[in-house]
Amino acid sequence: MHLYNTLSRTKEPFVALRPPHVGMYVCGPTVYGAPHLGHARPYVTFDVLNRYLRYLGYKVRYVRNITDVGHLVDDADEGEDKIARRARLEKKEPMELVQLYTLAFHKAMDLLGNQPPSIEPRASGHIPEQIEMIEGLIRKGFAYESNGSVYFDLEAYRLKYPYGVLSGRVVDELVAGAGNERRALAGQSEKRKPEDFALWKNAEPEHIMRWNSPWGQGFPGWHIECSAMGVKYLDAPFDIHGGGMDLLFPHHESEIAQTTACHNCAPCRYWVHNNMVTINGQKMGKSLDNFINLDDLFAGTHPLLSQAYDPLSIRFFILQAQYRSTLDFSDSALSASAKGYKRWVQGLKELLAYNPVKSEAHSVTHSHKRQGTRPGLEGLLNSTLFEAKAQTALNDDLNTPVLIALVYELLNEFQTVKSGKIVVSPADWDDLKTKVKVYVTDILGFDLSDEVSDTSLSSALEASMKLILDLRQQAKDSKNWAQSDLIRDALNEAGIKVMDDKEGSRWSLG
RNA sequence: GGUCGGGUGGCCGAGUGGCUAGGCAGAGCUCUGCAAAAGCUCCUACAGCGGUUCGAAUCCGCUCUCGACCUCCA
Repeated sequence: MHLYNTLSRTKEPFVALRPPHVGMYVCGPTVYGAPHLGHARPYVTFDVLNRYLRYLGYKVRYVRNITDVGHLVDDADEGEDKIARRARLEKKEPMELVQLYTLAFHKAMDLLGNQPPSIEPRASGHIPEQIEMIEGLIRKGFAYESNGSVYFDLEAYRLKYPYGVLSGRVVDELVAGAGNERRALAGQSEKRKPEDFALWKNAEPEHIMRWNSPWGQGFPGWHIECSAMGVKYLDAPFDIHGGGMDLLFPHHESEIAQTTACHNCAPCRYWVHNNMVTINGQKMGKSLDNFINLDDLFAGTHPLLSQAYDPLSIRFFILQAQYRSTLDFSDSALSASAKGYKRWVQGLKELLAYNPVKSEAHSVTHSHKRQGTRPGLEGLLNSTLFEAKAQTALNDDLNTPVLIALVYELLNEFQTVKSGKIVVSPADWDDLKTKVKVYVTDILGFDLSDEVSDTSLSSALEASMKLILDLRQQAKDSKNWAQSDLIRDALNEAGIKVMDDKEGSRWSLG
């Protein structure tokens, strides 16, 4: 498998450092607000990567943090903690807020079809580890205390290690900061150099979230949690570090500096970054008034949306683009994709439900021109070929859109089977079904089981629907169209669609 | 201003030197009491201008243009 490594800016063959184990760390959400569209893309992406690595036989430890402390807000807030700020506004305990949004996040992730990570460490639960790491950095001369805060000494670091390799940043230019006005950061006067970043922040008296430390009461800086927790659970260097492209600088650059300075080795081997989502071509941002929460997306309660979107159709939409391209969300793009998704899933369900007729010996092959060609199906219906192509797609930097397109093509070829033009043997068909299920459900994470999960309810519904449709059929047989249309319309209003075809009537929910 | 990444058919979105991805929309057709669904067929594009090459969406140069980041962010 090849993965694009931001560090080298090329696709590199993936080689695990300690096979069969793979350590993957992905920057998790800051739980100070409702989960939004920006959360959907990275976590769907890395969920598929996690699933695929497992499929390839790796034992993956997937660590994704919950940030519930310490992110500084901008100068207007004088270094006040984001979570503390929201807590005051909503008059809740900070941890109450954290709990609320953590649960909302988990629920959204579940709806999107994401498997939970192996470990989901909280920053607030790892204060001692962070303090320990900061102490180590001070001991080694890469950090200094100032006025109850601790800052990373970038100058000292740069004397020994290169800085800015990941993001392509040059420190002197950062400081010069040509062009736009630079934001005045809190505590700038305490720093030796403006480019130094906070490892620990002294808490003002009104700051709610605070912990004891060797430097007085305070809270950890933004970047240190990922370094401390990543090393704790995965050991540096681990295999993969993922996150959104927006985290490249300064967050990941700082992580590299911290871990390298502390442990004298890079945090990880591969840096994998997903690109951003845009809304109607524009960056999504709270200030731009185009922020879409996942709840609103799933319920259709957002002014920019014309309808509710099935969470898995959002997953489909996300996976229809390669993770390194920007992905533009618009109502029209979503509804186009949702339609395609519906057909895709329906076709797959039919494929999985299809049972080839057991027939004579020659059923396996069809129209092989030459004698001696190996038996088997042509095209994607041949499970070996399907798998080879599917794997090629994913091996190429997780090219999920190509895999999805491949399945569409397979469904197209399935038509020739349905129509009887090609006869398949039950054994071949079982092979194909197994492979398709692996790629579509195990790896891509879609659900091809039937919607109604409650079995007693399901069978009751099944039976009553059969009765109703039988009655309607009787009406149809006696050409009582008024009666049959009445039944269909009434069912339609109840949310049940009825479709007639040659074999009779079919129905589906929604 | 700096760094990085893009511009592909009506829309979304793959594709890194030759072999028309795929989806949605649109058109025609099949099926059909009507409808819906499904299926079949059609729609052959790569920002512009140069260059390299037998051959360029793909490589090189320039121009135009969009976006991300530059200490809140997924």
